[in-house]
Amino acid sequence: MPSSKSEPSDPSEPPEPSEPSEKPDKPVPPEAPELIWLRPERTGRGPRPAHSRDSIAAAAISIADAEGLEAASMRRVAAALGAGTMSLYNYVPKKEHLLDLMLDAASGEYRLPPEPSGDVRADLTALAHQQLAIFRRHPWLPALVVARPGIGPNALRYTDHFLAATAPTGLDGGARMEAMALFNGFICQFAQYEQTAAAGAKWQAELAGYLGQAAAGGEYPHLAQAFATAGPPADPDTAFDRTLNRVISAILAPTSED
Amino acid sequence: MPSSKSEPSDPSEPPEPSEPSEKPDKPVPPEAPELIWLRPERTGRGPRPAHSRDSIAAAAISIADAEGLEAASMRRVAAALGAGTMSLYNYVPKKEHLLDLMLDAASGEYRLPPEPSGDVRADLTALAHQQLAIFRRHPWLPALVVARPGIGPNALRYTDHFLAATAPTGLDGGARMEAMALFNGFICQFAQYEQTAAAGAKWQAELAGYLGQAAAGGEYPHLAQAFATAGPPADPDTAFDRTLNRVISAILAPTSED
DNA sequence: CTTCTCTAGGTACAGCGTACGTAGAAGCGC
DNA sequence: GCGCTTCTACGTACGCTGTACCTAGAGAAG
Repeated sequence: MPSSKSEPSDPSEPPEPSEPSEKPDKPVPPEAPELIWLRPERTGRGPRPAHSRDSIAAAAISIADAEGLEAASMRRVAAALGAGTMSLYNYVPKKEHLLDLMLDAASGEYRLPPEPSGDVRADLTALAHQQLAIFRRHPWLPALVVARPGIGPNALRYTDHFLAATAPTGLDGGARMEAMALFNGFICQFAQYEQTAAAGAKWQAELAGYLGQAAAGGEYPHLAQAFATAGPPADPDTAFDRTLNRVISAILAPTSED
Repeated sequence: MPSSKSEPSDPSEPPEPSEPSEKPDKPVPPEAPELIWLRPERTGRGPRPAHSRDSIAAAAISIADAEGLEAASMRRVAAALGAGTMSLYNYVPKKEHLLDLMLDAASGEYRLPPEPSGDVRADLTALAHQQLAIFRRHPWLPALVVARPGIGPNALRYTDHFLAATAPTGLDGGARMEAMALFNGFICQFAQYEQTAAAGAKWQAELAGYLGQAAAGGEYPHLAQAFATAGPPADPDTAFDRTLNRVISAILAPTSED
């Protein structure tokens, strides 16, 4: 989100008190890191927290799984934990960070082998299947994955595994990161398409009707022809594997300058 | 959005009054279509509407461009049009539909040739560059594209063009639609990555610090190595073209069974 | 003209994220 | 031990959101 919310151009951070003992009347929380993974979960001073990041993420995830991402509000999550709403803000300074926690907790569901097999295509195929399964389990996840970078211990473990698995390609680090983005983008897109497709027969029927009428209208001739040419709807897993193979081939292709 | 908001399982549509003159005390709006493109913009009875879908979309887009997608609230858009908040609901029965309007209006920015050139790679490259330019102009767009199917006259024109441009591949309609999803998914992912990268030096610095410390920790060895192996950050357009070439190759590859 | 349908818009409500302030518990320096 | 500091817990309140519902009134159809 680059321009979103128009953050007041960073209020020119307070001039960094070089001598913290200089004036004790400014308690100075000078730079609480924006990234939640940079804040320690526990500082060791006051009473021990009643909840952990894991349990918070788990509560939020179970709400989102059951009722959708927008049901996982601060109030709902806090209530699920048996805490007051504002207590949650001791753990999660902003809602955004709750999403980060959820994202990373879900990324913890991967079962990654300690070392890749050396067969890039096989490793990536297995990884993609796991990812799709996780996305199907948590329909709100793809939207988060495309929206946020996804840092955090578990996401880094995934990244590390992907980099290891693609090491035999001989691509440099940057190219393999780009390949990962492509790989992820495809899987997210597929999972989200699958969701809207499953969203309801009524909507689906309306869509078909609209497309049919649009196609029949004479505009969109190639769309009409594609509908005519298309075979049976094809089972989702088959379609997934078909395009996945293309994606992996694209990653494996030497430089594809053609 | 499959489970989100738990729509009350479709209230089993009222039994379709076969004789509309039978009982005039039920004015019966029996099935207002959910899809906004299925509703006529103008029915021709009462006073003429003061606004058009185009002007509404334009107002919303200019707000979203300037202040982010979440600034384009019903109130803000209505105010920008000089209308009362609730008047907007005569044009756009739900906020969701406003997003559809914005999405399609933005899709109207493509300048598509009447016929593709026949050179698939060239046509797709040109299309991708246009798409990236549009995404850069409207930072909120990629999120909408991945989230919603994107039907609507202009989006269909895009789809039709893509299908026409990929006709020489010999792929059937379904496969070309999947190819389009892959193509779109990559471009959206790239545009969104680019945005978070541009989001601010502070955040970027924190991220680098965190990644560095994570890499140095000894976990994530491949990540650390990738950072070491990676060359200079590489200009975004170059990176885009590099992966775009891979994507196009994946689409062009005969069946990529390997 | 009457009638019906459409538009415009105000009011109101539930729910959201969260700023702020208070009360009390737990660790540290003396 | 004491007190200081820092943490946690949580209630209240504000401004914002989407939108259900209602009242007027404009204009086409009969």
